Amino acid sequence: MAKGPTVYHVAERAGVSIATVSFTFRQPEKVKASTRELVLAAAEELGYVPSASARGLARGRTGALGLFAYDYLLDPSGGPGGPGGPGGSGDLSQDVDAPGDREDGNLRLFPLYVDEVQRGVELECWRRGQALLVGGGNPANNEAVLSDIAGRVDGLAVFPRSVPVEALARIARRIPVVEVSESQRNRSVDHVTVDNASGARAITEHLIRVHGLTDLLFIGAGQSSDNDERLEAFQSVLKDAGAALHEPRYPAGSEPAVAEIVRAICQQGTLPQAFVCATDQDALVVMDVLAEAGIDVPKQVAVTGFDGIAAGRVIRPSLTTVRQPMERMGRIMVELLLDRLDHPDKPPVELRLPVSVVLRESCGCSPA
Amino acid sequence: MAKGPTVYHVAERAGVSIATVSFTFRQPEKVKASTRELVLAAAEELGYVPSASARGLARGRTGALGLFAYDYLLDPSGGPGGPGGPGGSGDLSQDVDAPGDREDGNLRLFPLYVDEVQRGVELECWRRGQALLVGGGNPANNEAVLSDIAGRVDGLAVFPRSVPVEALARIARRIPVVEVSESQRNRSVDHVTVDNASGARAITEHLIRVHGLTDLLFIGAGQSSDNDERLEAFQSVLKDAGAALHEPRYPAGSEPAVAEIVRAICQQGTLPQAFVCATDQDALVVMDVLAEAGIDVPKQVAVTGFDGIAAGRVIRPSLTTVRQPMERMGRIMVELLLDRLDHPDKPPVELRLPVSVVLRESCGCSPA
DNA sequence: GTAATGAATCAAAGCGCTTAGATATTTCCT
DNA sequence: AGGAAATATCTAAGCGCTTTGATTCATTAC
Repeated sequence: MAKGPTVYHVAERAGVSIATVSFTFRQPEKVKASTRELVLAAAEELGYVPSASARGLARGRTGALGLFAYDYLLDPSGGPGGPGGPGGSGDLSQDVDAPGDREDGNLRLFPLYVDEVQRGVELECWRRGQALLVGGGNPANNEAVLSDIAGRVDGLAVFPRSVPVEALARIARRIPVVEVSESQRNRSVDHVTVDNASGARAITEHLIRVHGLTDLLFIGAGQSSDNDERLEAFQSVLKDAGAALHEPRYPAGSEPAVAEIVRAICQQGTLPQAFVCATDQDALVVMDVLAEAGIDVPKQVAVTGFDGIAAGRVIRPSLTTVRQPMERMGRIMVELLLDRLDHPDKPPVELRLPVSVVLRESCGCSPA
Repeated sequence: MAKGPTVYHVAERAGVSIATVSFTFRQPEKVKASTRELVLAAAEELGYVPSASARGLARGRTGALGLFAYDYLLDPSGGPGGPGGPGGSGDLSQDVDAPGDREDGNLRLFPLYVDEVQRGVELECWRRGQALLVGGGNPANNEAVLSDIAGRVDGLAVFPRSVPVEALARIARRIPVVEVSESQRNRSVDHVTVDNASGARAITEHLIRVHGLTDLLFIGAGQSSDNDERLEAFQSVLKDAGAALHEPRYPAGSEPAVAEIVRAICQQGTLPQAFVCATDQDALVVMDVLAEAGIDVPKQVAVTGFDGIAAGRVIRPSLTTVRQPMERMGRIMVELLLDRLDHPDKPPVELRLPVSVVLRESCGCSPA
């Protein structure tokens, strides 16, 4: 395994200069066909694989993009707590896993929001022949990891709240960065977001107009600017709907607290007519708690989410929500990054994508 | 965005040599504390981010591992075809997505086998401070992509049947490679597999002994050596069980054909007592077809899978299966790769991990 | 036949970093 | 105080590739 062959070896073997070898791979049309054959043959025989490090150094570009995915397992926000009981646990169950392969609870049963966006990033990178580096934190050494990634790629995609602002700014000084949402936080980098306001407005109006509900409770504000925008739209709809409505209530519940909040409401018996949740994940938690409490959705209370993650389709009752074009967002991030590489001085972009309401069972729409 | 600062800039600013700058980052203990501060301050001010290309070139190691994930969307094998109808499609449904954000059918509703292994790889890489490059094919230019990745990393993890043997061999000449399963195919690289035989044996015996079934049909052979091993164990159990059993039937159905096979069986009315499937994905397809045909699982026929993917927990009836420690396998792949880097000449390893039977509803075990 | 033109190839200068080995500085003894 | 030993820093030689500008070779035109 003696340190693979290099251009020099190939060049020697083919009886040409290293420049010709390089050209053969990077600009084949500049090399006479016969020579090209020669070189390729030599390369093949030697098992030559060009070193990306050397290329990157010489060219000043690595040809890779980066994705910083913070580690959800270490994320305190808890999971969807979806359906699917623990499976058959009768006395026959040998459901004992090999040690060290824990179950993750229900957390990772379904791909989450970020997973779906990430998939878009992956697909687009592959389509464009870009390598993709996915980095994860490790909240501890986030900074170090981030800097490491930044040093390896031509551009970086980051998820909301996964990177401290200063760190982001630092990276952005060196390579293009595109962030999902949070457009207020750092105006110097590109952003891709969705039209939170329209989505929240549409779904809220649906509950009011179609289902005639008047006592709506917003769950899950305060976590991100996305959530805030959704809440704001929600409030404005309530206001517009006028006096007919009950006093709106919207606890700015942080995620871990969502279950607690709903549990408390159940106990007090002060159930609203609908829980309008800031995210699907919140909604799943809410539905879970309601199920625990023996409260029927949507008969006793409606629940809506926001995002359109897979779990919402599968869970029963299925979740009425606002779908974001997640994969598309990922693809666009890649596009923006690549674009920015060619036009470093264009002013920062903020793309807002449209969303669509998806009516399912949890609001009372579908044949339950 | 004038090409970020380099060691030279930092060195100048801090009034030291570039060597000292390098040491400050790579071997801080070799640098006097006061100097270190100086350098770090300079770096900070300048927004210095070390170039991984240069480092990789100088060190002969990139510090990244690679994962070659073939592109499932382009994979003809079809998806789980899980539960979860199309959602509320009443006349109110505005379920129209932004163009370009197709739904993928049910294909990606749940993380699949490879996803879960991949997650293990990711987690372990992050834990160990390794960067992870995920490459996708694009069946068209697989070779090119693969070679590109190979040039960027210190080691490569590949999934079964995603890379042609010759290509694999070529890569393996240059960097360590570890493959999931398929240990017969290329004996020169490391492998991690599970104990397919035990798993298949255990689940088959369960059906026979506990549920008293005698007419078992194996579905989904011939796709991989994993499947073959499972089939073999299945057959051997049938044989051992002796004369009491019906003639076993095991069409070597290729994946796309599974649905067809089962459909045909339903129409002919020649239902076995159980479908023993080579993979969970096969089993999901089978259950889907059975549901279509109005056949009750497990009352009329039992179904079992193999793998332990998430969908099997969520689907109704939940799927009895053999669980592989998928995340663990991913982690181990990373371990093997890193290990191999230090010991290039150790003989190839083949790790077989234990599996565990997970009894759920589809075999008739749980409270349906 | 030769000058002019274009095509194919090459020589050589980096790209930004790491790391021996050389050199300078400090510390510790006697 | 003087010198050996230990520390800290520096000098310089690459790592394997890309790419510019120079050189060589093959054509074409007169």
